[in-house]
Amino acid sequence: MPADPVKELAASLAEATGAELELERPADVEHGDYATNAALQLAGARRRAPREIAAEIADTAAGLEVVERAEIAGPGFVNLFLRDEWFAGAVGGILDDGDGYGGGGAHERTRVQVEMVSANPTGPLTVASARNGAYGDAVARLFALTGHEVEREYYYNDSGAQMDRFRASVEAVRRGEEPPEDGYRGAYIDDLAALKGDPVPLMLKEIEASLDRFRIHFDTFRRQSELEQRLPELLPRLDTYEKDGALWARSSAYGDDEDRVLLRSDDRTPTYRAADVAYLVDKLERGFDRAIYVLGADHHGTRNWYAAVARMLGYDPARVEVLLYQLVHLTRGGEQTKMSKRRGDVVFLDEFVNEIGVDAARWYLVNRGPDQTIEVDVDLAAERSQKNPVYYVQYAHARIAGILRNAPENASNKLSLSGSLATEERELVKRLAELPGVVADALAKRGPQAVPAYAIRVADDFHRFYHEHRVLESEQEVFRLGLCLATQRVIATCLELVGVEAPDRM
RNA sequence: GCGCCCGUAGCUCAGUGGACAGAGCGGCGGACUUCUAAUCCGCGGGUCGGAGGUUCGAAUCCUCCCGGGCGCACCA
Repeated sequence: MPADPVKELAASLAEATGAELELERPADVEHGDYATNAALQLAGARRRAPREIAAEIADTAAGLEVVERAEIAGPGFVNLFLRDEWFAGAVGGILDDGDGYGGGGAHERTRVQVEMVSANPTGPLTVASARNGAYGDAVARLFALTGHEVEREYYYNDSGAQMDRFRASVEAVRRGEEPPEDGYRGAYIDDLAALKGDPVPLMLKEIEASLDRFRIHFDTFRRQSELEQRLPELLPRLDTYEKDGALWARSSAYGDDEDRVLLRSDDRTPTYRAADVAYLVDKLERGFDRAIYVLGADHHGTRNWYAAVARMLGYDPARVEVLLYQLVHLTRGGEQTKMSKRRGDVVFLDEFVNEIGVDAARWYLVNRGPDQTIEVDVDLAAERSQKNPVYYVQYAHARIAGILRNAPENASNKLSLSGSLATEERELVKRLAELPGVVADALAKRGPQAVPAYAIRVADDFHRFYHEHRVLESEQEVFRLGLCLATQRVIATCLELVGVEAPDRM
């Protein structure tokens, strides 16, 4: 079972106290290395004074080998001060875990599918799609780290009105004409016109190349035209009715906001919503315990639709999950740029990456919570790239690599101590010990922004330690080398989760 | 009108029940003969949109109000 030094400490305390208890790092060092508010929470249920319960917890804690002393504070907090041996043990545990550190323990392994990006191939990917991918991929990576089996899928519409307009636009240019009024235009249309054949697969190939460069890799692709084949078999299984010549799904009776049209009144062709039905069945039949849709906030109106379809067909709606993220606003020198594929002034993912690089781009796009609209000044992001926090974190990784290049090769996870640990060392260890909690929390909330925020804190603590203490040829060399290795591992894991490289030199 | 999201330092944002609210950028002032100064240290900066309520304790939970964004297609 992967290490979680803090949880282990909490568990040994809970065992003796007979109550669940959580440890947190107090903001003030005067309040110890860790503190618990368990007494305050238990007081009500047990009808006892908080400080009385706190005294019992403190007594138990003081009896633990790794606890130097325990104090009762304020209304009933218990503050723990730990011995150096605990810190050495924590670092050893992290090193024992290797790449798996942060994954936490005892999870049921499930099969998860994350469907993301799924932009229709009518043009290059925009920055909005990039956020979809950066967010979805970060969530996928969190699932993977915690021991789940994850597959990434891209779904696209290869038929229908939009695709017709797209194809017609390219054809028009090939004939030397202007694209139709409601068509697509721009340099990329001209480029596609210069090539032969159906522009849809050509465009899709370009999109794949952009995503590959953006470090997002799909396991599978699904096409709408293919899925629609199954509709004759599936539609009769739904709760439907005829109205105004169209076929409607009675989805409002299954938790959706409204009913949806499945077959159009004019020609009885299937709508996108109908294809959704086939696609959902396709996903669930493939045996995923959880099917995750990553959608832009402009699609929030259909958030309840997918679970409604699952219910209608007798599947457990808990297997279906919709993740929403707010839009991205790009500015250039303060001027808003419009994000429409129809005009020439869009900002594409490739342009974005050209200007600020993959590392900064991915960092920027997961750095904010999904509910927060992102505002990126492209000029500023490119210009200030050296001051971007992503480089601050990468630099810590590179600095450690530098130390390790010069270090003797006597790696052992049993870290002996010579003399007492300094404040910077203890703070850094406690920071590293937070990773399993950060990861678990980020996954539970589907909020990967916690990872880069934490990575900054790790880099912060490391840089401070580095500034104050020498590693090589110091009294504490053995412990400090272990601490450096553990720090490097934690930073590498955080960057990996965000999709950013961890360089050995900068 | 209805629904979802947001409102925290000059700017961009972390922070969903705990002890004096945080970071980056921007401003000012310091620190390199050392394992990388892309670093470190210090200073200044906030009625957490507003008003009530729940709680021992609220930026965080509930209600109302104000402001901004996005939806409310037989487009996807």
